[in-house]
Amino acid sequence: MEKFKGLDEEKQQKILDAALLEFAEHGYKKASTNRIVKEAGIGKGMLFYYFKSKKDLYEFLAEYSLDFVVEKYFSKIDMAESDFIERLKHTSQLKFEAQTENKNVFNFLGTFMLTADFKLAPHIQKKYETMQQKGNAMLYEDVDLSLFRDDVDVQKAFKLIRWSIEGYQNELLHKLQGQSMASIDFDPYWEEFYEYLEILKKSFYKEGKRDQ
Amino acid sequence: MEKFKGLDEEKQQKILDAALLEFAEHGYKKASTNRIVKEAGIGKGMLFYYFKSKKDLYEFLAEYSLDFVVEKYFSKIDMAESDFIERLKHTSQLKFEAQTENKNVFNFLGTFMLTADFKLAPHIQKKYETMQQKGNAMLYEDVDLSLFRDDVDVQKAFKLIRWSIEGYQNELLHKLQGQSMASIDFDPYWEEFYEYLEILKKSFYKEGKRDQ
DNA sequence: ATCCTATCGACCAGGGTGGTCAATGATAAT
DNA sequence: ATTATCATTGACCACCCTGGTCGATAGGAT
Repeated sequence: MEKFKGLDEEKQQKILDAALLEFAEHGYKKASTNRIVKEAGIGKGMLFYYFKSKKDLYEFLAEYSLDFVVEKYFSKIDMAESDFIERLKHTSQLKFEAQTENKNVFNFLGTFMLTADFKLAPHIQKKYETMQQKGNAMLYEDVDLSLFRDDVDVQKAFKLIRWSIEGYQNELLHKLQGQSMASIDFDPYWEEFYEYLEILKKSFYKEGKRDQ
Repeated sequence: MEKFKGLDEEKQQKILDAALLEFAEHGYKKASTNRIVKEAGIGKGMLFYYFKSKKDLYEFLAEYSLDFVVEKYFSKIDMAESDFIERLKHTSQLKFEAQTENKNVFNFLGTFMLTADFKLAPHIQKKYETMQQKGNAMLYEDVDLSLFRDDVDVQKAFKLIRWSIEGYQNELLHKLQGQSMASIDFDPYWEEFYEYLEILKKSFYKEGKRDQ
């Protein structure tokens, strides 16, 4: 594993990408080290020279991915923004940027824990749990509740707004499926997204508070 | 395949359940006929006595599932209900009932088409497409648009409401993961669901139209 | 010339694959 | 009682893929 970290950045990334993709698509058990080395363009032996086993590789990827998400996404969330929807708005942008920088990390983390049929090293397990916990807190902490209508349960409004945003993102993902990220002009989609956010404000915020 | 249809209902269902589950969990290619026969409690030979090949079995399941969903779900949707949210409400109940009757069909259809690495028989392909198309139309046709606020795009409101409902259902599914369906008292969850629907009405419908 | 390290891919035993088929049991027809 | 038909089984097949090993290299440094 120290051997792996001595590689040039580019080769490291190619191997990580291949492995993340393979695990994301097939889960831990059915992922194939043969496909990984082929995709990464290295000899079979090297993978087990860098990582002592498939499980070792998997745990390395887990820790790598968790660190990546914390550094490139979580740490950048602006907790000073007290408008819930505005916070989600710029959070979505951060997530998009992080995803553009390394798509596979997010795919991997999506299936991670669901497909690992062994117990992860405790420090990784813990890292994962605290990440989930903190991530949730960062969305809801210090939100200005006075913006919300008085006649709806704010906790429920939170959830409805999040589900709406996730729904939009999923639909967009599905619609753009197959196209290469680089070839897409995302501006119109961001515009559309903002329109949805405006509707959410109209719907869940007090009348007087709607336009800043 | 005519051989299969001559079986007693119970045995048929056991085989179908085993197969649907296996394909839903592993996709077409990585699904194992060995696991299917073990789960179904029949000898290996019988599966290929009833269905001439794995592919044959898969296509039978596809058609069976599509027919099931049409008969037990789509055909029961009440198009006379012009209140969009009310229609979604009773549609959710129908879907829940159909899912309770045969959970695996829905899981199978969720992965179906994504994992089949061959081209399906054209009549099945067509059946699938018309189902998707009709299913969508049945949600939006003859909806009373006058219920909605004038200051939001109704099409976008449709989508936000659907995403919200899907979000709730997904969260519930995730929360109840692992518990046996039969052991759960769903009444409180329906109550909670209705509360969310009331909030959606408050948010997306005109002031005057909110309560019945 | 001697080490050290990086790299490859043929190779391994083990396990799983979809599918077949001879054997057997069961049921009905003669 | 005998034969014919059908239902059912699981051992078996050739094949493929698995995670992991290891001897053979090559190249650079000493």
